[in-house]
Amino acid sequence: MGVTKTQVFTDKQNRIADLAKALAHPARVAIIQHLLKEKSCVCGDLVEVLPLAQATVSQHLKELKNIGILHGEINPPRVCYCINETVWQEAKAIFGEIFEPDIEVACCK
Amino acid sequence: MGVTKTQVFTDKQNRIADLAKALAHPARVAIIQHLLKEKSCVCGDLVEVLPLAQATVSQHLKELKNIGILHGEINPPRVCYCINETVWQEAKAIFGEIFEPDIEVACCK
DNA sequence: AATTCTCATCGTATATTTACGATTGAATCG
DNA sequence: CGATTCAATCGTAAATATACGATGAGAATT
Repeated sequence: MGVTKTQVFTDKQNRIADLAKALAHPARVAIIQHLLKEKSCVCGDLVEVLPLAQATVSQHLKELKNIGILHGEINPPRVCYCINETVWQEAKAIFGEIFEPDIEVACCK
Repeated sequence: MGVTKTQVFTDKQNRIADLAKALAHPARVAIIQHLLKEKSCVCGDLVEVLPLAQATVSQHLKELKNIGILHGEINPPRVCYCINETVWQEAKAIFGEIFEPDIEVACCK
């Protein structure tokens, strides 16, 4: 998408954007929902649940790992993905903060 | 970015993804933060605050309008952007729902 | 009527995303 | 060891996102 000018924004704004990106694709939403709900977090199970190719799922998992929301544990011959509780709480706090304030509707009057 | 296969996901998953996209760019985060904090919601003010060209800001505003988070009122010779309270509450509820449950750490043990 | 002001849109260059088949790597199983 | 299984990575095609200059549209001002 062209280069986002991350340098001109605050670290926090960039972090919010990154965390939001984790949820900015329905497949990643589905992955996260699955991990929150099911006990199983094996990659192969996700591939079965999602109507996407294995390579695609793996790519989404990689992205979620990069953002930090997930981490994977090798559990031969499988790989097990878990939600990173620390980052999850960070996201929870950040989004909570954004949506906290009551809206000033005192605009454009 | 290549075609997202929206058809194979639920409406809710797609809606979550769309709402997350609103926050998935630091410029849009900055816009929303500004509108939440400041009383001014005039487009021109946003252009001054953001270190981006006017055309770029307008593009981000358009995207936020498409998602529904903002709506603009023409107030000649200016245009005034406001947060759409209904959609904002929808987003608040949706993100609240996602982050609500305590995490099952009982994974990969 | 001409100028000015504000904002949207067009056109475009470039980078990134999404998706998938094919291949590779690592580890277990026969 | 050879075969199989699981998952990451490579390579690639196509769509989309980001950013900006330039232009256009609409209204108010001169």
